[in-house]
Amino acid sequence: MGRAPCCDKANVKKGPWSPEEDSKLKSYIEQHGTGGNWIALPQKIGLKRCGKSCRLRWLNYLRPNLKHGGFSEEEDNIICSLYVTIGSRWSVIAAQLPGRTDNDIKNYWNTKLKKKLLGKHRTNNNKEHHQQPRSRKQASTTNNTSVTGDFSSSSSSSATATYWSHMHMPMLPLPPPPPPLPPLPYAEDNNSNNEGPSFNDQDSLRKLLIKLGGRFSNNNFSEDYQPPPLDDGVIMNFHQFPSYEEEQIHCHHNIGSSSGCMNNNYPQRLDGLEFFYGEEMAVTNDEKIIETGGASNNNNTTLIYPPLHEDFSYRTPQ
DNA sequence: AAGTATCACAACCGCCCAGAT
DNA sequence: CATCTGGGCGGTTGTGATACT
Repeated sequence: MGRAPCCDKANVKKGPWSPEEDSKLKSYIEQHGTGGNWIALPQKIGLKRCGKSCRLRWLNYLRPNLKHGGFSEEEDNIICSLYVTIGSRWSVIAAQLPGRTDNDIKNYWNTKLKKKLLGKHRTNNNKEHHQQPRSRKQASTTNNTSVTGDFSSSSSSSATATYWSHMHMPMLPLPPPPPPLPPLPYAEDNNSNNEGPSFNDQDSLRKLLIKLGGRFSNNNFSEDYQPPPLDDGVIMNFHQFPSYEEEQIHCHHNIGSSSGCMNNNYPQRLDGLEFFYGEEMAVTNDEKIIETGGASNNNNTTLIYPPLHEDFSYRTPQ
């Protein structure tokens, strides 16, 4: 049989944490640690909380050296860079931003960065939508939504502004390089100059994805696949991502399964941001079409991947 | 000053995976 | 091998704060 139940759902407190609860939890963990068992923790402390709730409270709020709010432009850059690279893997992104939690970054993205992107897009699109109609969903919003941002006049040239200022270019240029960060915990490489992740550090990103396992280091990836050469300073060609319609065609299996169609999450699509991935794109020779499935998967799934820059390819580790 | 809309973020929900039984 | 839970994660919701009318 399995383990004992997690907690008595009927007798656990929900809602905001009181200072007393915070104090109890923090002091206990600082003295004794979690003991590797969050479920048993609240009982030891005398808290009427679910273990999961204690874990979240500790990780997102009580943990030492946490930063809240006040995201810098460099952090914006990193978040945007990683988001367009690996999607909404907030925990992975948070791991690259010391003192930040996945919840913080997720909230920041949802409340600010995403709106920045939408605002900039709509600004551009309002000027150009007669010339360059985009996806159906976007086209429907273009005529009915107001401009919520103005990056053309913004003095803070964040990564988002950088992206949007080039959104009609065939290739995405590099954003300004982020500042140095502590070395990646998984890095056993030559990253000795303590440089954090960036579009300049594709090898680290590749290793990061490999480290993530299954969802990114799929053995089905071709061992000898080599992305096409790209110009200096060019990282990704977002216009080579499949369109929404193509994704429906190629990714109609395993919807909702994190281990299924990776295209659902890599990079993650956002409602209202279809323009981000380009439109009316055909599968080009540069794209990697991967047939998955086999003994454990009767439904073959076709995955389409954009070409990646240099050694940031889909090769499995040596 | 009051009512309403929007923002920001803490917390919860539900799912997945790995591991225990 | 099947069942079940803990840990972890991403998505969503609830709510207080703030801005706006």
